[in-house]
Amino acid sequence: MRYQPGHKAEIHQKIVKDASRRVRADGLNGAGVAAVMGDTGLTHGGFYKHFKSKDDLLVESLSEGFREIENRLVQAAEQSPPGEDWKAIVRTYLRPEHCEHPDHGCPLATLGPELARVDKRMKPQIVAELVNYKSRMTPFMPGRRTADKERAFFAIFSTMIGAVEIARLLPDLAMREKVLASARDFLLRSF
Amino acid sequence: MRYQPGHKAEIHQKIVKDASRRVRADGLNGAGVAAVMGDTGLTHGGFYKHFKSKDDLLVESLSEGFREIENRLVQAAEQSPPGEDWKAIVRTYLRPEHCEHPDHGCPLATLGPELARVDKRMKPQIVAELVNYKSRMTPFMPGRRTADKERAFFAIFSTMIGAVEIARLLPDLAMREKVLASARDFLLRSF
DNA sequence: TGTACATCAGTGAACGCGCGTTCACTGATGTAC
DNA sequence: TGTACATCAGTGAACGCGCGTTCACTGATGTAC
Repeated sequence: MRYQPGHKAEIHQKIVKDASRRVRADGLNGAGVAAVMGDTGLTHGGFYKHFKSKDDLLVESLSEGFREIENRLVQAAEQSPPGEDWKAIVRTYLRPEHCEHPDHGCPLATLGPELARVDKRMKPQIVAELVNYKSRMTPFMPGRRTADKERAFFAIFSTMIGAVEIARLLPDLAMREKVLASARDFLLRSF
Repeated sequence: MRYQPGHKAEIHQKIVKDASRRVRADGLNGAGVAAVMGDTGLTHGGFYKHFKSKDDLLVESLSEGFREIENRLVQAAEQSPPGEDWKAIVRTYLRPEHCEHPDHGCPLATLGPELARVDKRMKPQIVAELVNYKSRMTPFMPGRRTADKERAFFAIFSTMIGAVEIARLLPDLAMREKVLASARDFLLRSF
């Protein structure tokens, strides 16, 4: 069977999106080639027509995950009056829906420590994602000078990532929301 | 060869400590039975004389990791004047040495999201560790009422865990220390 | 005191399973003549 | 217009490897008689 021009690129993107969900839901080792291809409706054999290796897929799916959350946060910030933009980011990030759906959420909160342990080949690409994340968020951060905004980025995102992670450890929804609320209230009154 | 009475218990504890280091250094999937037994100076075959399963070892080694960091933080807090105790905890947790040595550090910062994905059998024991962590730290947290101290625990530990995780993603020591300093300064001036 | 047997932490080969990767093959469509 | 061949995304069996787990065996020491 011959396919439409552009078909291969579409399938490629679909695999990346499916992998991105699985990686965030189940971790770097949880997104097996066969499982991801199954999600896409294919069999594992065709995988290497699309990717040089599984690590290549991982890198692409991480990129996808970062872009998703960044876009959502940027959108929230841009819809807010200046000075309130960072608050919109905090409120969006610390929403219960974000906590309840890791597979569509921030890769840092879902994979943080695992990303620190990837092998040397992937590392630079991970670092690049983090740097990109920072530069997309920094403009909205509180503070006058760029250095202040950068420090605010680290402080605010540290708190948000940690809060979502801790919340996700808890089996009770009310407790999870309590953790998120503690972090949110803390951040909103501290800058 | 017959061994001294107490020998088996000693070896058991040594395996747990070695596994605790490896789990924190390499993740839940990084501490293989053969590797851990090798660390202890034994071969993999003898493992099941000490543990019912690898999951049992994981639970015990997580406990060990939590106890280590808790003890260190409690000690730091107790050596400080009241009202300054939580600051000692923050300074201790956010020290560069903690960031540079995950294998001796807080399991939450090293394994956070992975712990949220463990299977149902292990989950209650993870939750119990977190609850225990919280109750050992809460007395030192800022705030008048217990509820305030609890909220402070969540906010402060979220920030610290997230900061160590983000720092550990960065390849440059100076950048790592900058992230830790941002979180530390933020916390110390915010309560 | 000496002999036979029981104990039990530790050994190392082997098994089953999952996973990433390879490869010969399929089959519908496009192209050459 | 028709025939032969090339293309290439996708298939499914197979391979190698690592890992958790099992098991028959070892060998030094303790115990029974």
